[in-house]
Amino acid sequence: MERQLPTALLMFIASRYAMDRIFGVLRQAGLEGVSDAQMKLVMNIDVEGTRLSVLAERAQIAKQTATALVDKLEAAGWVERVPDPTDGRARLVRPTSKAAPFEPVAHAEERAIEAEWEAHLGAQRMAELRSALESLREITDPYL
Amino acid sequence: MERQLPTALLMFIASRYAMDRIFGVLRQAGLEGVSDAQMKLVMNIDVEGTRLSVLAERAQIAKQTATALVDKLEAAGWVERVPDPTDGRARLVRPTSKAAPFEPVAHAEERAIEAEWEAHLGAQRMAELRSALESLREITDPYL
DNA sequence: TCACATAGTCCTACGGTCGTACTAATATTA
DNA sequence: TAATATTAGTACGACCGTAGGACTATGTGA
Repeated sequence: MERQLPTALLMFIASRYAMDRIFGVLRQAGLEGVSDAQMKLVMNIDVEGTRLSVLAERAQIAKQTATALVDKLEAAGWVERVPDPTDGRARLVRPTSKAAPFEPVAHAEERAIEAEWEAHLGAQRMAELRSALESLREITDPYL
Repeated sequence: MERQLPTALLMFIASRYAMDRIFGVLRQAGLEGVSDAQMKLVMNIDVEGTRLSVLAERAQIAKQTATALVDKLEAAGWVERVPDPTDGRARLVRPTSKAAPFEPVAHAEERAIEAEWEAHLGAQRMAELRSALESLREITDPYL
């Protein structure tokens, strides 16, 4: 008999599974040398580019940490820093054309996982799960 | 309008929130000098003690990493290593009496979070959420 | 103008992580 | 029983992630 796990831990288990799978297919697709921390940061970049401080906030890490991660990603050619036209102090971190092919790969795996979960739970329970999680986000997401 | 976040990311957000809160109250209660990584490891220790390799597997880290974390926890007096009576090679990692008072603190906060979530969602949706997560665990938990 | 806030970086220190290699104890099998 | 393989845990070393403090450059507002 299994002990009753906290709801938050159950969420953690499932989310870790999904991230491991997505990072796995990205590496198989050729994204080698990119660490998990770097991937998590990249996931927060918008297509038009995102400021470093915003990335740091979204990933819940210090600006210095984000700087270090972006340094490595930039050296490897996955992202580039361009001036922010709206603020001379800021720069936008943007994925390069070298990184572009991996975005659909990540999204496809993401959809595949959701499809498997829906197949396991049924459409109705999956929809309720999503709805409940979105509702919980209102009281748990620090950027909302 | 917010972009549609993946289900797994929604889970990650909520679970991170819960962990941050639990670790926060533990530190306020006097658990200082214990890092997040150390806390995550301690959370996996059973009351009667747990083998290091089991801890490593549960936390999804290498044995050497677990050794290093337990070393620090032991040096600080939070856990102790005792021989495993059933296997001369193994040792059981066990919380010390110094650590005991913090267990109820963690559980109380855990219950408080779940109560808040239930208040936000309603009893029925919360129950459905738990049920769906437990079901997903069957296909996402590497130790099940 | 001048004080202040903000974006990002540099330097430095430390903790977490794991590959490789090892010892000690147990399990297996000839 | 003796030889072999497996397993639990550790030691060492290299690297990454992380953040505190201090700094430069730019923007903001009285």
